[in-house]
Amino acid sequence: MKKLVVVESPTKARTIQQFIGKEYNVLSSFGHVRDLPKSKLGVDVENNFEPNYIIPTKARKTVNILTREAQRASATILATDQDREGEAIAWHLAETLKLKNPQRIVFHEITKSAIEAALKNPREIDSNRVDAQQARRILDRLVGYKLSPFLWKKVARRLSAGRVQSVALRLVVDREREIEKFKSQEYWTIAASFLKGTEFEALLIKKDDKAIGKLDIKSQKEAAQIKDDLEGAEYRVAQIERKETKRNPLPPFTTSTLQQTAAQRLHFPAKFTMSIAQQLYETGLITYHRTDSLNLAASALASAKNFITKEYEQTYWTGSFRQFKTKAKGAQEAHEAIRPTNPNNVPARMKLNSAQAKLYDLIWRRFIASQMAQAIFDTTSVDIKANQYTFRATGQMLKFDGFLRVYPMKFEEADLPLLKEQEILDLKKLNSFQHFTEPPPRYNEASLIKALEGYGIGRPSTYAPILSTIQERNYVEKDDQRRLRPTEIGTAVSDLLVEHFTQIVDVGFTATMEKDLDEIAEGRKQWVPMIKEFYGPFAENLAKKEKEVSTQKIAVETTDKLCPECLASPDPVKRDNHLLIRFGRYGKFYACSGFPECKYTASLEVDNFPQIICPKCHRGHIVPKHTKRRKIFYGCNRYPACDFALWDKPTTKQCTQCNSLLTETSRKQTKCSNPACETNKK
DNA sequence: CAGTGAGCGAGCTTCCGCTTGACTT
Repeated sequence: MKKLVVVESPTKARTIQQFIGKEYNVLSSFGHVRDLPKSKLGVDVENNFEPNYIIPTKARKTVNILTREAQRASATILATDQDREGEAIAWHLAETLKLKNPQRIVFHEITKSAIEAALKNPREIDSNRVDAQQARRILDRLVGYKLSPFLWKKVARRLSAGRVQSVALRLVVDREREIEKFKSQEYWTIAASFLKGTEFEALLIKKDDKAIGKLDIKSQKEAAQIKDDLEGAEYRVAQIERKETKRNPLPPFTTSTLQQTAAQRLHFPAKFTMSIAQQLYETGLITYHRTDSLNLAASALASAKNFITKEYEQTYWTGSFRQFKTKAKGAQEAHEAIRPTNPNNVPARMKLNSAQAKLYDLIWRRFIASQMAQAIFDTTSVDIKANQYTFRATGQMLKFDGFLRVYPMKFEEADLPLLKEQEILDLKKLNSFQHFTEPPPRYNEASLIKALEGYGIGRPSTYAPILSTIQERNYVEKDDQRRLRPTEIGTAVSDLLVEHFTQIVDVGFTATMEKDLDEIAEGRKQWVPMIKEFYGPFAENLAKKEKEVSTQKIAVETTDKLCPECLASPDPVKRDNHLLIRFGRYGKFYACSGFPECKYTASLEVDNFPQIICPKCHRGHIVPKHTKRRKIFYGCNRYPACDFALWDKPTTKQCTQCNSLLTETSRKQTKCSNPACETNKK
């Protein structure tokens, strides 16, 4: 009889099977096998929050196989991840498979020796950790399944709220407000350029030995005054400082930093990065891709050393193995950092498609670089005095590339001529430059993930889905630079939550929860009182707000526009029907006051978009819209009455050949909107 | 290439965190 070993991922199961051979049957649970029901709350709030766990239909097949194999096995060993969720999966497996004496093991790296050692040291399931996970699950369910229906009642159907997504939304909305109220400030900088062999520049940094702040020179007048003060001045080298500066390589990737870097360097959305990483993981090229850990297996460090010293010179190796510490809040470190499984799998020699090759190249380089020597720069700083002012010129030259040879990063190189202290310099020109302070930028996927991770909100497996959720709900959309902008409905939902459920959308809420969960995991706290303490005031507040908050579904505005449909009606009463501005899931829209008899609707006018009469119905005009997949297109505002639509952006001009609308393609080329037009042939 | 609202009150929407499906072109 064989022993059954259960892990979470099928790829991991295959690898482990190879290590431990025929006495064992290694299978996968494919993640969680039980959960709260999707169709109802599934938590008995009257009865100590008793959860009602079910086996989702998707997990049924897996559970059947595992049950059968467990019965055939001499023992069942639960080898799921060592974190909170992994412990809970082990417990759910033990319950679902009705295991008599389940053995629980954990290992921190997938090597033969680590697994063999773990198999010799089985323990029992840690019920405190399981309780901590249950508390997390139940709290999230209570928040999500109580707040979402509140939004359906007060704002619009199918909306959602939750501990994680609502904070993500709030960050985007808050940032937009910051940008809106930002007042740009004017400031000036002054630079002197000198000629000595080559030309070099020095920036004004001090007046009377006091540092000049970024915004201290506020106007052209002040800049001109300084230039006047310096009229005919002597520029003398006061001080020269030369030193070596060193730059460390970055740590290997975690899920979050991989998503951020792939977004910055490859323009991959987080979801796409994860699907490519999944493929690389399944082909065995990289370690597990959902991780918050920076740990590197000893064997990986050794093979990186071998590779680096063989492929480059000895000096390119860091000299001693370099390990990194995780800074992320709430990291659970069930896995290693993301790295190539074998450094000798050099990216160029792998047979991969374009996206896989790009992502693998990034992961490989980042890991190899993490074990390489620091880069060394020769830096020079020269202070130049003129009257009461001090200028500074800085030079930086790369002396030794070190890790930059494998993982290039941006740096400025500027050479300074050889100068001596007390030397008098030839001023070539004194320039002043006008600048304006800029508002903080909108978040993009990468920076929002970074912010959430910083607050300890969300997990490696959920960063990409969070981004998808807030876009699918129509809460945020991407602007033309792929930056996140809140929609009207997103802003309304966020404002409502911030005003009435302040605690939930506070960025510190998750951190407080995690602290409680840690205490539960350590056995210093019970999970039921913790949930009770949260839910009591939450439910009370919710009941109060049900009465207090007025619905936003009612028309937000009346207009003096008459309904064009009713205007054509024979009934004179109907001809008086006006258009109202209503607020739905997709934002504001025009609707007839005669609803439901008249179902006329139209989109609102869009600011900064030219008035173009619809060429099909000649009554509506063209407005930008987007598909379910958030691709922008241009359609008649009277949709669904008129279904005219274009992919390309229409212009106010007409085609000289056929009089159809001229459009501008995404590559800024002019094109006729009539596909049959002569100008589109050839 | 895409859809909202009201009220009648069927049945349904919704959370976060684990993990990859493969009935069909």
